[in-house]
Amino acid sequence: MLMQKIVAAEPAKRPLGVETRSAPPAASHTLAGAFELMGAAMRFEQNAEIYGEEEPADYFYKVVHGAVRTYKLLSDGRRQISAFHLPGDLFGLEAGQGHRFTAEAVADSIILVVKRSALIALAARDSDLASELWVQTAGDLQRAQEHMLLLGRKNAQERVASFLLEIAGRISADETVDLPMSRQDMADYLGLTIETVSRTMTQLEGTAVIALPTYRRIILRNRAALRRLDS
Amino acid sequence: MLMQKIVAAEPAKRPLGVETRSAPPAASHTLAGAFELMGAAMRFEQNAEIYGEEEPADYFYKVVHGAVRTYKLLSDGRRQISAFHLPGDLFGLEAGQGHRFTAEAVADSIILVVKRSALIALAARDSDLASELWVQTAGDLQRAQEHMLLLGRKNAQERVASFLLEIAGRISADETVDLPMSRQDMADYLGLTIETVSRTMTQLEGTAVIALPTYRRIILRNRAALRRLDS
DNA sequence: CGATCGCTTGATTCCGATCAACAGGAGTGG
DNA sequence: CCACTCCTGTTGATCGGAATCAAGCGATCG
Repeated sequence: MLMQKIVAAEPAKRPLGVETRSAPPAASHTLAGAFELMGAAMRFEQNAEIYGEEEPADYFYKVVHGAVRTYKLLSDGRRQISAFHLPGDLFGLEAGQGHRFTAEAVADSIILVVKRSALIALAARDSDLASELWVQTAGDLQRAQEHMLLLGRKNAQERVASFLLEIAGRISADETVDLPMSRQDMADYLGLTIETVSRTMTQLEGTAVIALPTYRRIILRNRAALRRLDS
Repeated sequence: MLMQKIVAAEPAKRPLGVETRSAPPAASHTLAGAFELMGAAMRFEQNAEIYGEEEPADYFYKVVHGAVRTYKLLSDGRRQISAFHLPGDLFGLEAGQGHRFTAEAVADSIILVVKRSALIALAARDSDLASELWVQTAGDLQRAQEHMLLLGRKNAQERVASFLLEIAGRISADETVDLPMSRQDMADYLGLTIETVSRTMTQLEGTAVIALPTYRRIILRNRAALRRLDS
């Protein structure tokens, strides 16, 4: 299932000077190095599935360009996005045999893929790498706990404010944020409906906390106000 | 801060034959072994703080007896419990320098405590141990993602049903569950109020899905119905 | 026996969901 | 280039589920 997709996706033409080899090199001592040396760059177009729930977890992934959402579904289609993965982020770091959620490209994306077995074998011989793998996973857990607080206890305004501050901190140097994801993605990440997200954004625009030149571009006019809402 | 508490708590009298030493032994190859050999058993009474947010994360913890809640607070007191830790569970496995949430004993508890630095040093020399540490953390992340789905997208009935099935799977062999935690703890774990939890339980009792001999004892009369609600 | 604490039950409110209509931007084809 | 459609997002009206406010209950403990 996954292999089909990998074969189907066309390999990226080394967009960032990425080497694509199959044999593991001498220990690289870092995850970044391991991805550089052992990773295959792959291109996924917007909304393409990278892996699905219940598929064997044979690879680890690193975003080079674009953005990825990982989510879970209920049987009736309700969706909860657990995280967005942006350039530099790793995802798919699962210990079990199979993936427990789905990963899709939010926008056209380039992803580095490494064989799980190869990386784990390398980590068994290189404690620095093993440590880094753990630190990464522990960081994901940290963010998940923060997000549980948002989903369980914050109101709509607080959720949107938290989101804007989080995303700005990750993708923007200044006050301008170009969102890679749709309102529906935002809603499914924040545990709200698209209408509530939209209304809340309009409201924040009305109080001059943000500006919305286009619906994908947000300017943070008043970070202090956002931080106050963030609780 | 943490040391004060550790000093304040009286050491448990080796309730499960636990050895309490300070020097690391020869590599044990398993986390369980490391806790057995290097861990100090400590007793915490109900509602005692094990560590607080922002405290240095100098120890890892394993529940021997009792139950622990880890949670985060908003400035106005709203609380989100991210996990309950039951006998056999590890917690406090954080990669950063400080704890990002608070851990408290839900009931009188006995906890094994090991020096973070000692365990990490051991893991650096023992790849089996390092791997186990990662697998544990990845498992916690898995559970956190499942919980995000609950908090973001399930209704009150579904949340309570999920909780009952989860807790029964962890602490009960048969259909009888003795809850270690209060309704308030359940509510703060499920992102609900205490009143909604109570009403939902009463409702499940009314439809003969569960029975409530006492408010801490629950009998699952109809697991299939619960699973249906769990979506 | 009275007080306290944790839980349940009832009445009402309110925030976000739902249902519905509309707007505007992007892409397509004539 | 414009007309058309589609898609995504916004706005409005109403509804409903859980929160809030409030009272009562029952077990435990002094």
